[in-house]
Amino acid sequence: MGRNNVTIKDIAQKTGFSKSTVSRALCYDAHVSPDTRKKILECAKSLDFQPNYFAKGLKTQCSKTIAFFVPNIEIMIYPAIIQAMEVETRERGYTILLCDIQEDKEIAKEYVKKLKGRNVDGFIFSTALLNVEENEEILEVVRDGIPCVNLLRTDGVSATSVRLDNAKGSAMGVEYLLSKGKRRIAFLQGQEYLKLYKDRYEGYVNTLLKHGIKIDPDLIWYGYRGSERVATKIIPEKIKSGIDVDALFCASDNIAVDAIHALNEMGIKVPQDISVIGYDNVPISELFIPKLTSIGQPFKEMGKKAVDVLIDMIEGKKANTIEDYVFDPILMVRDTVC
Amino acid sequence: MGRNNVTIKDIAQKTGFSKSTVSRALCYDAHVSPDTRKKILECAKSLDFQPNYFAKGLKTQCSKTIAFFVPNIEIMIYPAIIQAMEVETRERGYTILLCDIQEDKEIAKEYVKKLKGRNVDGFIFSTALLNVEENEEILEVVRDGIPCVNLLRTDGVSATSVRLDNAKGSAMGVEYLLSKGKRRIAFLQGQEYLKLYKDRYEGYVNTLLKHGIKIDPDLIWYGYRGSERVATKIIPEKIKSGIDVDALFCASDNIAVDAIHALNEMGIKVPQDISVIGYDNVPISELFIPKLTSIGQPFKEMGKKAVDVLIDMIEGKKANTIEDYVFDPILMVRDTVC
DNA sequence: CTGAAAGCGCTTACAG
DNA sequence: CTGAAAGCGCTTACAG
Repeated sequence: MGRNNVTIKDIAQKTGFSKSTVSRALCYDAHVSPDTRKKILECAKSLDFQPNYFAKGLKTQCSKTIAFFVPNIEIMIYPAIIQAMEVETRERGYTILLCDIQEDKEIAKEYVKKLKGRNVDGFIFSTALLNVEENEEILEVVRDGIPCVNLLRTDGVSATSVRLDNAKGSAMGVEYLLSKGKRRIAFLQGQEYLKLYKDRYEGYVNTLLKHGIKIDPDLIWYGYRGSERVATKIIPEKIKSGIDVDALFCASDNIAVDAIHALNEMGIKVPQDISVIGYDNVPISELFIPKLTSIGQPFKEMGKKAVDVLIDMIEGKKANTIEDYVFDPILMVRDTVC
Repeated sequence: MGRNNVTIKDIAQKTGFSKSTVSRALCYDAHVSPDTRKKILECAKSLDFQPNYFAKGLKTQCSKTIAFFVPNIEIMIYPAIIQAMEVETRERGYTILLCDIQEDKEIAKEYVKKLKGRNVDGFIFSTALLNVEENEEILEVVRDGIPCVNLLRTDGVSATSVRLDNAKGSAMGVEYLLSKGKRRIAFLQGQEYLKLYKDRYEGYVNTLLKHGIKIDPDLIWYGYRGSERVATKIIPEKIKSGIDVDALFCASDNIAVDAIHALNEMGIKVPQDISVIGYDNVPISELFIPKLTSIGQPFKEMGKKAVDVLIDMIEGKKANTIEDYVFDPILMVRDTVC
């Protein structure tokens, strides 16, 4: 039986140096002769020495751990992000702790408390709601002066953001639909408590106005009521009411999938009768039949960026000020627009 | 600025007791009077005391942390499992560390080394390959006597398993197809290096034999070659070669999705011309059009079970012996079989 | 039931 | 460049 219990004391005895010198050699402290260092490193290697995490943490008060708060890991955008974050975190010598808060602020607050007790070095949140005051878990971390980044979901003010240019994505989608001759483009809005949907909506409005098309209130629909998915109910109602529509701009792929199911039910063909465009480019958009045209986010790069910015802040390479890192959306042309 | 730096020393000073007594009171040690305990707990609460994780770990050598190794978090079965595991882990007072090894044994071994240095209390692996000798990361943990569970992917011998009765799932699928009058059921095999696919294949074979149907080698196809998805290539080849087939039993939903795309391309209707059944019941099977008939796994219960068994082992409530916890599959009848 | 003291395995001023 | 010593914040035998 045996975890590895080699300590610096063992190395000190084997090499004849003091624990102090061994510690300095292993931490690449400058004040140790090359010869001494070499002997100590060799000995450490031969004994398969692993420094005791707790002892180190107790002295330094650094855990080399960061936390990532996701609203719900079953949301299909997160796995790719998590993977990219994990690779980057590992390469920079840290460990990432995944916290699924299940859209519940109480769980988030509980986690923050627990993790502060573990001296987590920094936090990445993807849990910010539109109203800052509701983001208690983030505000608490910021108040404590612990480095912190908002990824994707942000309120724009509590901390540094790493996010998509959501309005631009809507502009790209609407421009594309216009280029295909669509003029009656309904907008299916997402959860209203998220800023990114506000931005997507504004992008839709401004792009139409820019092209001299008036906003028709009859074409502003909702894919969600609160956190409930309602597109499959709303769409038949709207269409049966006789509203003229030739395209659906959905604020998320979830809504687009619901929309296509609803249209299918009604015998309306996508894209021949009505074009549909989604947002986020989740993995299923490529597997879906017909393959879903969507506005993509560079998830992997954004995840990597969030980790890099955070660790730079932790290590003092970046000031702990509030920045806004904005990424460009990508139009994924597939089969639901014609 | 300030993380919470309240220590037992502060509580000792405020209450007038010694650090020893404070520690005993907080740890619910028996030998402390109710009155003393009450005062100490109140004081701790008023100061929002959080015990220092490192100091505690340094003494106890327990981290209250377990690790979960996933082959690749982008595989769509994992988010639901992770969520269930996380809830259970949290409720039992532990933290879970997610390790995405990206199907790379080197990353797995690196992680094990790192996590042993962090005194992780136990491991849950979903990374076991069919051949035990290849599961070095698991064997190392077992050799060290650290509690360990194999979830879903198991080799059946290295450690306790929490898994599906994969053969039974195949039996259910094949029985269902037979009940619908199908007699030419092709089997599309998954990654051959995973035991669960071996079991699924055997379930298919045995069920046909049980019904007096001979196994036709012409109907044993492959959805994967190594780790490469080849169903979209294989299926047209097989069908164009004139093999008579009325149903595809796919060893995973991934394969089923590929299969339906391939059949679509060829103008073959599902389920009217050929029925298709998948395995795993991943989230997209319900979103897909047509909705995919599949063999489901009780992922949430299995995740919870793996955590419970592991923590019981860690806490000495269960012996560290090799057990086999087997869960029943569920036939999800949807729209791809008629 | 309570306290003084040792010790877990590191790091880091302080000397030399 | 190297060593002796203190200390991080807990827990836990050992006394009383």
